[in-house]
Amino acid sequence: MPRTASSQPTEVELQILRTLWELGPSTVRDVHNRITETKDTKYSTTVKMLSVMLEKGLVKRDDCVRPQVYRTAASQQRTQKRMLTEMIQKVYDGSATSLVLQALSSTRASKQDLAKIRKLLDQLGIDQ
Amino acid sequence: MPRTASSQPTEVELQILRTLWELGPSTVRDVHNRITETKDTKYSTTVKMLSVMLEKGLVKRDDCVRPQVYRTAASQQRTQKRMLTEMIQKVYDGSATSLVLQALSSTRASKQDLAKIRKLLDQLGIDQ
DNA sequence: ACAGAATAGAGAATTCTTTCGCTAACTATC
DNA sequence: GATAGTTAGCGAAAGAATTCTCTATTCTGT
Repeated sequence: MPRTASSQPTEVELQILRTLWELGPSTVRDVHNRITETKDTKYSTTVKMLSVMLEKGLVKRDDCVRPQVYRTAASQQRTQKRMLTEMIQKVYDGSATSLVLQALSSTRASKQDLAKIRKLLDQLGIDQ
Repeated sequence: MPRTASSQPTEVELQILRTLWELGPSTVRDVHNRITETKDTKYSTTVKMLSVMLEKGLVKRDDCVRPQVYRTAASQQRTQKRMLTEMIQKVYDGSATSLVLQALSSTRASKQDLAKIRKLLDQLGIDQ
């Protein structure tokens, strides 16, 4: 039975994606070493998760090299954006603005960050 | 075995929380009617989910009235914020700003919304 | 080429989530 | 107070996600 990528990556899948974002294309060993910094799990579990993710199309694998090298199938940006969109739908009832307001008020953003946001805001204001 | 609230509400739990946010304190029947607008499920499933959520502390129940009335244990704001914080940690590596920038650039916010955000931005800028 | 180590994979066990069937308890109405 | 209808709850089944054990394959150093 072919596995299909459900809407969102699961908990462990996300942890692995994050690792790949951080390390770039990596061997199972690389990923596993990173994972076991925060939790205790067997090497073969990491192998299995990666193979499940491969089936789902979340990652790709280069079999030409040994050991095999895994990389994310979609960019970090693209995946983040998809997850964000789903959160906006499911948690904020489709209102990105509510999410932004809450995110802003619950964080201590630096002057630089605030400036960046203002700049984007200006751009958005123009072509409307 | 006492059930414990894992970090995030699950898919169905969130759906029920959303219903309670929308309807306010409700009977199982109310919740179930709302749920079955979008998916087909038995009444007893809704009962069960609510009882699981009660065990986890996600909802509270008023037994003094018949039928019993359920309501969320934490406010919508509080729950949203907790979920948002976790997303910022797990998906944006702790950078609320990245999340805000992506949310803004992927949405078509109205002039009013942009103004609201600008206003909050100004406030944040001041007391820093 | 061989032994020991690392890597890869398959399948089952485990845990968590979601669903349901069945029964008990309660409510209203006649 | 019998009865039909609704509500509440339990325990098991079904479905997903995650983990492991065990085996096969590949690599490395001698």
